[in-house]
Amino acid sequence: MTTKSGFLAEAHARGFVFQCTDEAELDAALSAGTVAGYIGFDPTGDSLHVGHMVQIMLLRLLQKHGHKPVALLGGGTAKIGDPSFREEARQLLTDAQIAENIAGIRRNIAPFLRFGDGPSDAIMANNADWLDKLGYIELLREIGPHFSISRMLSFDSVKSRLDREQGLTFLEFNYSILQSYDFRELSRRLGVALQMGGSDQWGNIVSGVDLVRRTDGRQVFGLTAPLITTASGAKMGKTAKGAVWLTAERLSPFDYWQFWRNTEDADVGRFLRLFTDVPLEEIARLEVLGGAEINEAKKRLATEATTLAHGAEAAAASAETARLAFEEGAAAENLPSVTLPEAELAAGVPAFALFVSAGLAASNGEARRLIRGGGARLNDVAISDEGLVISAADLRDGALKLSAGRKQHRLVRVGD
RNA sequence: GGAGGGGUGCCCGAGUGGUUAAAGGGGACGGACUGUAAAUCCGUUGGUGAACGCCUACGUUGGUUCAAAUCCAACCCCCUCCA
Repeated sequence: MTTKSGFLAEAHARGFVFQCTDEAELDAALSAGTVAGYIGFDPTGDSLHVGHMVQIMLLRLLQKHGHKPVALLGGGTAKIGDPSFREEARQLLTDAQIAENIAGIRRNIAPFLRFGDGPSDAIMANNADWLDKLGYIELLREIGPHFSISRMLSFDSVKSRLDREQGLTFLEFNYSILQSYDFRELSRRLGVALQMGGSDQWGNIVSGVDLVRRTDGRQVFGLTAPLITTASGAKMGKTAKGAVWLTAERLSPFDYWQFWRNTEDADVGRFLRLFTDVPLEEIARLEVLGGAEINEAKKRLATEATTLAHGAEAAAASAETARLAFEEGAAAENLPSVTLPEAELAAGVPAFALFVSAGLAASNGEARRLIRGGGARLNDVAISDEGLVISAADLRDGALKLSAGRKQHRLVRVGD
């Protein structure tokens, strides 16, 4: 079909669309006026990570085209846990943890959207506002008749879990019912007519669309984005130190920049389309770069993506730090750094211990192995002696540069 | 409630009394090659220690034994079928 609405057209062009419930009608609605669309975020952690970026960028794209993005925080559903495709039941969270997580996620999303009271300004909602006081009997009577067990069992998200003989508790099974209830609640309260999400949410989303139609007679829509993997098939977002967090305290802007810089060649174009605002024509020019030139496109990707999450200043600083560190081999000022008490350094610190306190190794043993394997460097010189003691004599311009492998660098500064 | 099956390291999975910090694979990390890429090849992959070692680890607790992931008991959890 040919889409008329700017949002759908660009969503397709950038690779955001996997499935849609009724694309023709959705397109018509989007063309006719402002549409409010939402995506839910589970507050299961205090920071989102790159795995959530597709969803965030979808909301951003929606707003770009004059529609209203709604970020729904699952303060209520987090008490249950989404079982979709999950290998095992989630741990249940306490109210205090959930509140803390919501605050962190708010901060993650904030830079990507314009919030306010205008017609296309973004808003955040928390489903605890309605789920917490929901009565069980009331829910059963009102919603229960509209859900078919056999139908729910047929959803891939549920089936895969049962097929693997991993069981599914009633508690988890109810998650999709509450998610449907959320959709209806947002439809009633805010006129939300579209729910988006990852492809793993398809079943839950379709259930919500059905519920709203059956109980309110209103047509609402569902749109899912594909699961993003790297060209070599790995799940995206894993790095040496775990998930690629959006929170600067958990992952420095420099490391965030580095994550994008290290994108596989084959993914550069796709990622530029999904994770930056770079115009499509420009991306088309960038992605055809061959050989080492593709690195310019990767730098652009890294800087654009970091700008969105951490601001232009942090992005530029990261780019410059990377340039100094990788292209000139210098100990750039802005490398992630740790501070070491002067007295400790004066007394001499074993190299392996310093790697641990710099966060480059998880244990002394790991640091030793790193040294033994030839991957540890001090001031860009490989450390060959496992028992090497580092002292004030090793300072260069008042700091030490530690490297684990070619990519991970830390500056150790001296303080009190 | 009954019958049967199962819970092993980051994950999958082998192991059914000592030679087991536990095969194999995946993942991850390091090295080589490169372009801070992919693919490939090599190495490493519980903690502590310079080291013989010591400590911790095979759902939990207790027991048998010179010796237990392996045998026994109780308990917890998961799965399948029956009620």
